[in-house]
Amino acid sequence: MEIQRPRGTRDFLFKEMKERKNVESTIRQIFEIYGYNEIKTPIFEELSLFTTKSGEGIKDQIYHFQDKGGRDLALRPELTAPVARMYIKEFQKTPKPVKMYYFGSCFRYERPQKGRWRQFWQFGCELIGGKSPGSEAEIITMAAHCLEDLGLQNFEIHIGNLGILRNILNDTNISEDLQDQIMGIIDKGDVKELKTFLKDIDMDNDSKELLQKLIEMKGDSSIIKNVESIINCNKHACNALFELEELIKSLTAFGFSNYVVNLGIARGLDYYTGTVFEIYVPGLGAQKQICGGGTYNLIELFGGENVESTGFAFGFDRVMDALNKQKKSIEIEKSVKVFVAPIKSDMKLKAFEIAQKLRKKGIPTDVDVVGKKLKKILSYADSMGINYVVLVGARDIEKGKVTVKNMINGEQEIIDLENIADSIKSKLMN
RNA sequence: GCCGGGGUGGGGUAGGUGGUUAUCCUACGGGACUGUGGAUCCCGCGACUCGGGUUCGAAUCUCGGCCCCGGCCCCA
Repeated sequence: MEIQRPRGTRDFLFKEMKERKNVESTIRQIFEIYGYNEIKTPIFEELSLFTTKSGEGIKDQIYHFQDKGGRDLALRPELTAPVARMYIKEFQKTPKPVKMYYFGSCFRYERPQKGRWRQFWQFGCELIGGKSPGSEAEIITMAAHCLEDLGLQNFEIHIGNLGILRNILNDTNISEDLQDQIMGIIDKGDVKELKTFLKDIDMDNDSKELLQKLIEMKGDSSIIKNVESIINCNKHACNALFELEELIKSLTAFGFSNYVVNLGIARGLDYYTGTVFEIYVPGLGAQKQICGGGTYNLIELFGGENVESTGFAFGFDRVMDALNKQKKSIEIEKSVKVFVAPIKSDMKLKAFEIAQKLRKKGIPTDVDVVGKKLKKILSYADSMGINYVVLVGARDIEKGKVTVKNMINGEQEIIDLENIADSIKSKLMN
């Protein structure tokens, strides 16, 4: 019986793996340019780390188990909680802000569909202990920088601030439960549903109207002025709006302007405190969101000091989907460029010798180790995209020479064995 | 968790009113050729997703599982 791959998981073959590595290293480079350092946390954690953050209900959506010592453990479904946990133990007494990034796989027990897997990768960062419009602006700019360098087209960065909605809702004296429900509807962006929902709720009409207007507030920075005039009755909401204004000034200074102000972003989670942002790529269906982030207070929830953290995470697999959809192919380099082939089997050992000489000089080289015939070797080299084949034959070797065949145009050249590495290196340069 | 469409050699297809499945390309193995041979030609290899049911007989009909694709719910 054939053993299958677990549901919702993937094998990555050579080509795909190279593309993923390319994208990974691009993002990594940008993060480091902005002063972030990489960290890595375990694949599994105590189950309570995640239930504390997201509630007992989360158990339905994660892989959890007991180990042989009876500990309740879980495969991590995300990375912000592990990072917060690590911060409390390792970084509380480190000069602030602490800037870190991570890349790793996470696991969720959900029904797989397009852009959603049971094992998936997140590439994210945190700036801990330095909440300010400036750090938020820097982080958003960095996210955009990554996507630009990857050559992604048409991505939309939506920026909002939860403080505005939260404060308006707080002033209406409705229950927290109701507030959460309303936030959920607003996050969906469903104007009609919001209208119907508000109808049956005991709330003053001014606030109802305000909420309905805000959900549709979307556009460039000029809409802030409009919002200001709408909410002038609410002091706390105005403070949040001021934060947003400051953020936009900083973004301008960082030279980033390609954003959408969107006050309908709600990211229903309690621990988000102010600025939130999401990045969408049109054409990816229901999974169009490739990145989410904002400022939140998670550290205190886990028993640390009251320190706020700003961060975001790319859904790495969705970034790959978006790139693949837009580009015909992501540039990848063939790793092996030279193949050493004995013309007859009597030259087999000589071929090993020559191949190793090239490898020691840093030239990516393959050699026939299985005893294939020349015809097969050439065909194999051709299919592998090899640039040059070194033909090792007794006649040439007697004179201290080998034949180098250019696989693209078929031209051949007899060169000295003595300085073969240099000759091939200079050929590869051209 | 819910709804719909699927699963045929390693990859790509046809067949579907039950009766030895088949085909082309490709991949793989072997051969002709053996110091210019990446070509060509020949030979070979290899599959009906799994399990139960109906039947003399199931790739085909039926039920269930697994997996894939799309959508809903959800998305920390």
